Parts: sequence; C-alpha cells; structure tokens
Amino acid sequence: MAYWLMKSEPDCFSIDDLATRPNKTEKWDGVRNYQVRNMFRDQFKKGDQAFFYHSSCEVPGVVGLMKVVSNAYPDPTQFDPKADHYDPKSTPENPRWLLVDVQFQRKLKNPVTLAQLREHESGKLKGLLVLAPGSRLSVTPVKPEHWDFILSLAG
DNA sequence: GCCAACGTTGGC
DNA sequence: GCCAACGTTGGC
Repeated sequence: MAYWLMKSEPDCFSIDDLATRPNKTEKWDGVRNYQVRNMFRDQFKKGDQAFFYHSSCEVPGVVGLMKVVSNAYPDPTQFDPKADHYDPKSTPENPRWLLVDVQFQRKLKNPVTLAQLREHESGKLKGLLVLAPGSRLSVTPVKPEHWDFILSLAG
C-alpha cells in the first residue's frame, strides 16, 4: 500500500465537497499532466491512502484523509467537448488521460498547514516532494515515515 | 494580482 | 531536435 498527497483548489473542489458526495466518493478527474498520469497508471493501487491538500487558497495545507478506491481508468471528461479539460487528440480507443476514484475518510482535527510542513523541510520531512523547489505536481508520493509524522502534527 | 518556475507547443 | 513564446501552477 502506498501513500499519496493530492492537491485541489478548495474553491473548485474541497474536502467538504468530497465528504458530501454520494458514497463520499468522487472521480479525481481533470488531471492533464503526464507525470501524474504515469503515477496513476503504474503506481496507484486500489486501497492506497492519500492526503487531501488544499492549494491556492488562504491557508494551503493537508486537510484530510482519503482512500483510493479504484485502480486507474480513462478519464471520461477528456472525450467531452463541453468539459473544461476536453482533449480533442484523445480517443476512447486510445485514451490519453486516466483518473482514480477516491473516498473520503476523515478530516484532520487540526489541518497541517504548508507553513508547518516547511518548519520540518530540512528535518523530519526532508525529501517530501510537495516541498521540493518548483514542485508543481498536483499528485506526489509520500513516504510512510513522512505520512506518520504529518499525522502526528495533526494531533 | 504578481511573479517565479516549469511544462507544452510549434516554427524552423 | 532546438528553443522562444506561451500557458499554468500556486505561494505570497
């Protein structure tokens, strides 16, 4: 089982949005980055755990826990001309973009802010990819020891 | 809203 | 295949 950190802008889709979805489950769609696509395809497994991270907002940080409840499969929004992330070069016979289904687990009592994570970036969280300079990937792996430490920061 | 850091695109 | 232009991300 692997651990992940997945970013979303709360104005667009927040942890509370996920918690109120039917079955508390949602397609993590709209990803149009090849590195993330490859992680979905090659490394994501049903049963993995993920942090829900709020980005581009007042207080960026880890706000909750999710479970990955599917393996990767084609993102239907790539075929929809009306969708924001429509990709005219992708076909159902040869889909370019994948997604996974995620299910709400719980919110953290105390969200762990980016500022808190940064306090430990040369210590306990050394190597955490979301802290890497210039890191813009919306999905990044989290080592088990980093996962546990971040949870301990949440109290 | 600014801007730095990247990724992608497309002409050549 | 190079690289300039452009678009996007995301913290501040």
